[in-house]
Amino acid sequence: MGDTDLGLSLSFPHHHLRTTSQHHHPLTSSDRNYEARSFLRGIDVNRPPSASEECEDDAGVSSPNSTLSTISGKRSEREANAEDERTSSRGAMSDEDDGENCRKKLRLSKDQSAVLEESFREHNTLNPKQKLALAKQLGLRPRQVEVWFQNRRARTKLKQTEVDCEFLKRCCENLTEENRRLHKEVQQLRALKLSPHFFMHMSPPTTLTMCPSCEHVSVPSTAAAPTPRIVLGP
DNA sequence: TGGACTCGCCCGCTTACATCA
DNA sequence: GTTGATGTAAGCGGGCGAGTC
Repeated sequence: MGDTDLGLSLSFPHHHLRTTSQHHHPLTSSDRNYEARSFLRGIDVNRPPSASEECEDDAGVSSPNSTLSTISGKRSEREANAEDERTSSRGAMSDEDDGENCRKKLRLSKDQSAVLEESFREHNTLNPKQKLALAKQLGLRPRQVEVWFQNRRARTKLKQTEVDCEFLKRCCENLTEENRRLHKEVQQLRALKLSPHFFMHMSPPTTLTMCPSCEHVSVPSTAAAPTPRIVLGP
């Protein structure tokens, strides 16, 4: 893990805080700290979302009447999500999470993963309906299902890249070997050419002729077929 | 009809955390 | 118990297509 960017990214997204505070909640410094902590601490991926969360996550985000619509769409979506997260996080501050730790219980359960895997095998992208259904089935937020599919696609692509890379590596090795073999063959032919027995073992001149100047071997000019050439290059 | 804007989705990169050797 | 490697959930920025005005 690189530590070089730590100055830019602490344990919570600054952009969310900055933009949301600008556009929605003019928070004091301590307010922002509280928001930042609760934003991370309260998230429990295994906590089944409330019905309102399920709706808000997808449908509520892009309300055309929202003041967020004045911002870029992408940003408004994320900020709304973040706001949603913070709001629900505060509400979800349970006893077990009531500590200084944040982002606990990050892992999905085996059952959840299995269902997601099965769904991914059927189709590696989800339409909104499928996403909502899957989220409801698994007791996750739609955003979590979406993220899981994104990460899963990325893993698949990475694996495929590794496989392709291995294949190309083997191709390269084979070509190198073939190249070495051909070079060796050329050397043998050159040595044969220089030997006095070379012309004695040649076929009669009626089938093949070699131009003494350009070292091309060709069939007689009367033949209709294209002239095969053996070039003994440098 | 073309351009500006918004929205939703995706991808690539990155970080934080969990788990394991 | 500590540590480094690895896996993975999630955040962020940016690109792109579709819809709307």
